[in-house]
Amino acid sequence: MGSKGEALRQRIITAADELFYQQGYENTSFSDIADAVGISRGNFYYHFKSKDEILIAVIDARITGIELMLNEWNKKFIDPRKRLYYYIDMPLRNQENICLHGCPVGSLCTELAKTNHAMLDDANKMFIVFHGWLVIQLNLLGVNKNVKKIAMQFIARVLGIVTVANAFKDKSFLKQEIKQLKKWLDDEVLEFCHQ
Amino acid sequence: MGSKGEALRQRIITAADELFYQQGYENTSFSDIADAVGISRGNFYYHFKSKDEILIAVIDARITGIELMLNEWNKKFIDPRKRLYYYIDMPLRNQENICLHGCPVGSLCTELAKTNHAMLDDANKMFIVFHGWLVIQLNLLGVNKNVKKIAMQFIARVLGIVTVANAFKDKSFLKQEIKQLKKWLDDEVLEFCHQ
DNA sequence: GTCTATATCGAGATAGAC
DNA sequence: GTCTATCTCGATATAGAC
Repeated sequence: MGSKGEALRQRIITAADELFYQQGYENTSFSDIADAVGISRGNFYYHFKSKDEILIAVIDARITGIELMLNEWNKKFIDPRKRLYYYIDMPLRNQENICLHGCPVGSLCTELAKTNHAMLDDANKMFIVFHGWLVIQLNLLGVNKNVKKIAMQFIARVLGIVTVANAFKDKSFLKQEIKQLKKWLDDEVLEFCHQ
Repeated sequence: MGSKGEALRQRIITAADELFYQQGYENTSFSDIADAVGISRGNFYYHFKSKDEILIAVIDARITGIELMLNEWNKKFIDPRKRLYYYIDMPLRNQENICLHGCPVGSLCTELAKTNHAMLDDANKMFIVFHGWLVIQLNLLGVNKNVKKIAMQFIARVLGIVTVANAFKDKSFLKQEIKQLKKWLDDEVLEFCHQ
């Protein structure tokens, strides 16, 4: 539990997080992570007993990362409508990575579902965190019918757009469809909220 | 080029196709395929020089399979609107597999994008085939503005729904959102087509 | 805590008998 | 054409020196 070991543990998680996103979980080896951090493969096992264990740590880090990010957004924007715009624009802000590697949450869930990995139930909690936050923003805007359903539609629509943009590596499609989604939010979801 | 060898080649492709869908491409070994077909690993290499080569064959088979399927649909339904309904309902007809393994096209593209595989450009042709067919149906229904764009939105929305349903293994979400999508088709896309 | 060395396994791929 | 036997490599994981 020394501070040096803890710091290294964090560096391993950060490197693994990035590599899992860029290359996928199964496709990323201990060597890849060890090289990225600059340690030996053997040292790795002092901090994590298995590859699954680092996946757990990465998912955990991502969840708290998302929670921190959403708290920042809450501080940055008082208007819930602007928060929702900022959510929708997220893929545009990360458009390079989105086109190269897809959705960090969705692509991991897709991989874990494919390999029948037990951690799928923890991975999709990342979606749940976004969902809970979306529900709150919609409630604040006076949307009180089908809020949970609408929040899931948000997530599904963004994910669909991002996944297609990734498959075709098409930045312009991403831009165009995110714009369309904003229109949907204004015209369909928040039709009766003119605050 | 003997008929027996050709038949076995087809059986290998069929088995690989199914396993790639269920387990993913990288996660499926030659042993898996050989076991499924009931041949030895060595025999495998008489028919395919490498694992990539069978991926090519599988994608090729899937594309012609999709084309055949869409031709069947064209024969089965004269009304293009009913064809579009049938397209939208596809995930419901395959709901068990969808929840277990996701979208056969989308999940493969996501994996190939992640591993930077050269075959991604061929895999997303599966989407293109669907897209071309959707454009034709929309044209037949008198939609003449943004047809290509709308057809891609179709694909992206279905893919988003399917990917979320797969991540949560949630059949009821799938049903509910497909229903919603049908409403979107009627109210937004075909609003002015009352044939 | 971090390292090197090594065990073990399963993968893709090849050689050659039949 | 199909098989068995084998090669090679890279992966996860362990043992033990420092």
